[in-house]
Formats: sequence, C-alpha cells, structure tokens
Amino acid sequence: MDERARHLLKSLIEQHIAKGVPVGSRQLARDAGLNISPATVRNVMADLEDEGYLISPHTSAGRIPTHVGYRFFVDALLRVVPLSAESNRLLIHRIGFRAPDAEQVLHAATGILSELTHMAGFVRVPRRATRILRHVDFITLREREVLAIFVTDKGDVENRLIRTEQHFGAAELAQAANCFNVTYGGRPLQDVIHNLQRDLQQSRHEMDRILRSAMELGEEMLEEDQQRMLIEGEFQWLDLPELAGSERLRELLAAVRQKRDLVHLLDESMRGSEVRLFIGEESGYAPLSDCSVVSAPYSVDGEVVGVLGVIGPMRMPYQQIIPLVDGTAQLLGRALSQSG
Amino acid sequence: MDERARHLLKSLIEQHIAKGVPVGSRQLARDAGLNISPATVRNVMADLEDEGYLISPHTSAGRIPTHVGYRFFVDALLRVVPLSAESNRLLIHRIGFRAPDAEQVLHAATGILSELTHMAGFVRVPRRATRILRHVDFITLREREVLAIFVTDKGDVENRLIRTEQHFGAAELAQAANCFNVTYGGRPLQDVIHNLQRDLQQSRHEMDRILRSAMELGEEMLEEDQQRMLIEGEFQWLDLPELAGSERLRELLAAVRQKRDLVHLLDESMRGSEVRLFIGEESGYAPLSDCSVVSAPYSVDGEVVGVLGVIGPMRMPYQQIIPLVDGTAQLLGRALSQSG
DNA sequence: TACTAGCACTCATGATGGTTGAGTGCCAAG
DNA sequence: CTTGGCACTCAACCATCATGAGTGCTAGTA
Repeated sequence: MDERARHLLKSLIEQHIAKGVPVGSRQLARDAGLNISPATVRNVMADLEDEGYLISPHTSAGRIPTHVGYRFFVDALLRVVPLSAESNRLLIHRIGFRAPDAEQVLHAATGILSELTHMAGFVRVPRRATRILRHVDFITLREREVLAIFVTDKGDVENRLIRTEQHFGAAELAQAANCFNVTYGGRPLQDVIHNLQRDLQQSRHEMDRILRSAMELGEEMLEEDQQRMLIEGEFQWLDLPELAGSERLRELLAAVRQKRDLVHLLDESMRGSEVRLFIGEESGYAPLSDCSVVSAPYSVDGEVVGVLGVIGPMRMPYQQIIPLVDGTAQLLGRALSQSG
Repeated sequence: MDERARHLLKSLIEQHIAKGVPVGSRQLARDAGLNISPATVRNVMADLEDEGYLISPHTSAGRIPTHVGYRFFVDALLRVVPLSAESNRLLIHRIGFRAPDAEQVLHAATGILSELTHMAGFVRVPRRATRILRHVDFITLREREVLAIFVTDKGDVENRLIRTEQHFGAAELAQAANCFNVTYGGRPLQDVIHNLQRDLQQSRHEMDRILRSAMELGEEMLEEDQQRMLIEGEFQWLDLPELAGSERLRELLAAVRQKRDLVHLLDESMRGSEVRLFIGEESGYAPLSDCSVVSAPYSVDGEVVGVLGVIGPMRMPYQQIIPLVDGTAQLLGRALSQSG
C-alpha cells in the first residue's frame, strides 16, 4: 500500500468516525487535501476494498472500514493525542487521590470512563488470589449466629454469617479468632485455605463448624472475583445509530449481563501491561462483533491485579479513547497502591 | 357507573393488558360475553371516555385506559389471583431461606422480581437508622493506615480506611477498639455518633483522629441508605412497544440512574404495610408518568425497614404482579429476620 | 503510465397518492 | 334502551416516482 492509499484510508476512517455515515469518493477527494480527482480516489478505494480494508454497505453508498481497516488504522496510521487538560483534571479529581474505600474508587473509575467516552465503561475488580490475610474476627450477632469477618492486606473486607449448633460466648470466639490470626495471619489466602483444610481433617470439635465456614468464606473470596466486574453506561449504546433498535443491542446487553465470557476475554488482556484493543470480530465473541473493546491493565504495588476499559462501537475516536483508558488505569492503580 | 359499564371497562382493560393495542367496540362486544351489539358498546365507551376512564389515541383507533381507568380497575374490579405454585417455589428457592450474606439475599430478591415479571425489579435496602452498634474493630493495614470496621446487630458490616499522622501498634488499637466497644457497643448508631461527638469535644489526643474518622464512618452508614437501592432488569423495557425507541425510555433510564426522586417516592410508600400502586401520573414524577410502580414494604423483626417492587408499563398484569410483589416482600423480610 | 472527465448504472431515501380496514359518532327505527 | 346503518376519519400499507449520492468503466490527456 503506497503513501497515498494510506493517507486516503486514514482520512476515510477519520471522517467515518466523525460522521458515522459511509464516505464517498467526492467528499474524500475534497477533504483529504491531496488535489486529486474523485475518480482517482475511486480507483484507490476499489483497491483498498479488494484488500479487505473497506466495504460498501451497498452499491451506491460510499464505503466504511472493516475491522481489518480499523486494525491497520490504529496500528499504523493513528497518532494518539495526549489527554486533554480538562479530562485529565476530571480524572484526577474523581480518582486521583486515595479514597477511604477501595470499592468507591472502583465505582468512580467505572463512572468516569463511561461519562468521558459516552460509551460503556468497565472495571474488572482486583483479583485477590495473592492477597494476604491480615485479620479475622468472629462476632456473636445473636444466639447461635456468628459473623466471620476477613480482612486482607489491601483492605478488602468480607463477611459471612455462620449458623452454629451450639452457642459460643464472646470470650470463646475472641480466643478462636486470636488463635486463627496467630496461626494463619500474614499468609496468602490460598495457603490459609489449604492449611485450614488439612488441619480440619485431624480435629473433631464443635468449633470446627465455624472454622469450616470461615474456610468457605475464604474460598468464596478467591472464587468470587472470577465473576466480579463493574460496568456502567450500557444505556449510552441506545444513542448509537449502528446499534439502536436492532436485535444486536439486546444480544449485547444480555451478553454483558452474563459477564462470563467477557470476563474471560478481559483476563486474557491482563497478561500484557499495555493498552489493548479488540476490534470487532477480533474478540472472537459474537455479541461483540460490532463493537470494539479498549482495555488496559492496572497495577497495584507493582503487580497487575485487574483491567479496565470501555466497550463501544468500532467507530470510536481511538486517538482520544486510548490515552483516556491508559490514564485511568494508571491513576486507578496509583489510587489503590500503597505509595499513592 | 352501572354494572354493565363496569364489566365492559374490566373486560377492555384486561384485553388491553393482554394485547397491548387499543380495544375497539366490535372486539369488546364479542369478548365481553354480554350479547350486546358493538353500537351499544360504543355508547358505553363514549360515556366512560367522558368520565375520564378511557381515551382514544386517535379518531379511528379503539380506546385505551387512562391512569384513572387503571386506578378504578385495581381498586374496584380487580380480583387478585394467588401466587402460582411455580412462582412460589421459585421465590422460596431463591430467597426463602436465610442466606449467609444479607447483600446476596437483597440481590436475589431484585433479580427474581425482574425475572418473574419481565419488568424492572427494585429493592430499597434496609435502613439502618435504628440499628444497634454491635462491634467495632481497628486494624493496622500498614504504616499509618488503620482500617475501621463497624458491625451492627443485623450483621451489616461497613469498613473504612483511615490515614493517621502517627503510627499505632496493634495492641494500642485493640485497646482503643475495646474501649470503644465497652462505651458505645449495644447502643443505636445515632446515639453513638452523638455521644462520640460530645466526648470528642473534651479530649485532645492523637487517637482522636481515628475516633473522629470512625464517627464519620458511622454517619456515612446512616446517610448512605438515603441513596442505596438495587435495581435490575431495566433493559426489559426495551421490549415494550409503548416505550421502545422513544425519548421517554431514555428519560426513564436516566431518572432511574439518578435514583434520588425515586427513592423519595418509595420512602413515602414505606409508611403503610400493604402493597401500594402508583399508576402513571399518580407518582407525581414526570419520567414515570407512563409507568406503574408496584411496591410493598418489608419488615425485619417486626419493623418496616425497606420497600421493594417493580417498575413497568401501566399495562401490566396487576392481578399477578401484586401477589408476587407481596409474596417477595414477605419472604425477604422473613429471610432477613432473626426468627428466619 | 498515471490521472481525469464523462457516462451509464445502481440503489437508498423520501415524497406522493391511492387503497384498505378498523374504528368512530350519530341517527332513525325497532 | 338497543340496534343496524351510514358517513366519516385516520393509521398503515403499498406502489410509484424523482432525486441524488455514489459507483465502475472507458477513453482521452499530461
């Protein structure tokens, strides 16, 4: 592909992103600034179509980029613009400082992504597989009901109600918790569960019931983040002419509610440390075949723990979205990190 | 209004609920089973329209009920059917037993409401104004970061990260927590905050920073449930012909996201102990003027703490929705209650 | 050889107008 | 009071047509 074709492809995609309608040869010839006739442009466009970068919805309707076209565009033609001062200010204002509650920061990040992009924003919550158990508490709520509370080193708190056969006094429970903390505190959750499982095999004591439940809670904490993902702003898809009113929209909403496959896809993209794009069919996930996903992993204390990003139409202003997602990931990581 | 008019109104509304299209005189005459000619029906319908129960969208469409018509229908004509065995089974299966985690039960209730009604389901989370503080914990997370954990008698757990100027040892914090528990434990949250505020006026100690933050956390716990409401299944509105594709839908979604006014409306309906309906404009809330809200308060340990229900089109099968919402409220209350 | 002008062709879009059918209101007769 | 009849209304549907944006192809030009 020669220089002129690249320029025209770039110009065409930019125009299509801006306007949302197929781009014809006349308009492209005018706006590309190449002093070239529409007929010449048509020849180039025909070549680009043959090579799979463009497609026309019907005979007399100009052309739109394919996902191959978009891919070439973002890889070879796109110059990312730095985050606008205003967006940056907003980001910092909303997630730039350490909040007292991690959950709130995650929500804030999801919301701001959606607001600034006018698309759906998501945040995959930090996985806790490597979290370290900091503290355990057992509290009597009422007769034969014990509340178990787990705290990890990153400040995650999970709790669970345990029903017991017999009644335990406060002192008894405090002692159990203390024992638990001494034995298992400061160790990774995985180890705790594993050891607990082993230790429980040996003893037979009524208190076991509580420990067993506590173990289950720990397991839940690890399993739970298989699923957990915040997503917000799906309703913005209603405004997209390419989706609105069609069956695709419903499929997409259902798929997003389902989350499972989506989470799988995102976990894949956690491997790298860079912004990653799934354009159209690239995701290999049918409901997303009309959409693009821009995602970036975020790190807490130097370790990648989650991924965030946006889901929108293929036709999105990548040069702004990419730095925005990138910046949000950085800020979120910092906000959740110790050094923050 | 005579008996025949009532019968026709009932029949018309039932048909309109079933089919969703305006009902004409011919069809109504046939289906009402009164051996009456369409012309006669037309006369009756004209009267009903004059009295404000019906309206015709345009000259040559049949008629549809107004919100006044629906109101009369549910108050005077509707015979509520008992919950179907299948629905009942499903309800019990999903929320009929005490789950280990209150949050999960609330989510389950929201979900099942939405699923069974094919409308949006909501649950206003239990208010905690009268909750009693059961336990407080202060845990060192890292250097100069303390995690405060509050537990109420109903098993709510809230936590908050507090940054401090100086470092506190584990023993020091344990003592503070112990002191806190002895002084304030077993008292309503409101009192705790009030007393804490007073006590803090007198002393000047670095530990105050932690106590003050703890107090703020307590305040947040009380304030927070001004806002908290779970809602699920808004996307089902996409399937409604009366809303789909219109600006109304967008308004409605935005309003539901906003929550504030909605929460206000629902708190109103918490006063009674019965199922309550807001039909169309009755809610006095513009975005809901095409919708009906069916809500029922639920009680935990004999005290009304929240409200749940569904939001859907005015044209909804009230005779099934009402018992369903009622039953869900009962089950949820029981699931959250002590006697479970 | 590369570009361009011209031309015939395609096709979505939107306007126009006629037909259909469901439904109404009103009136006069039973 | 009920009913059949009749004129009327109006959304929905359909076919037709003009328009215009856009294309591919070809022949001519720099």
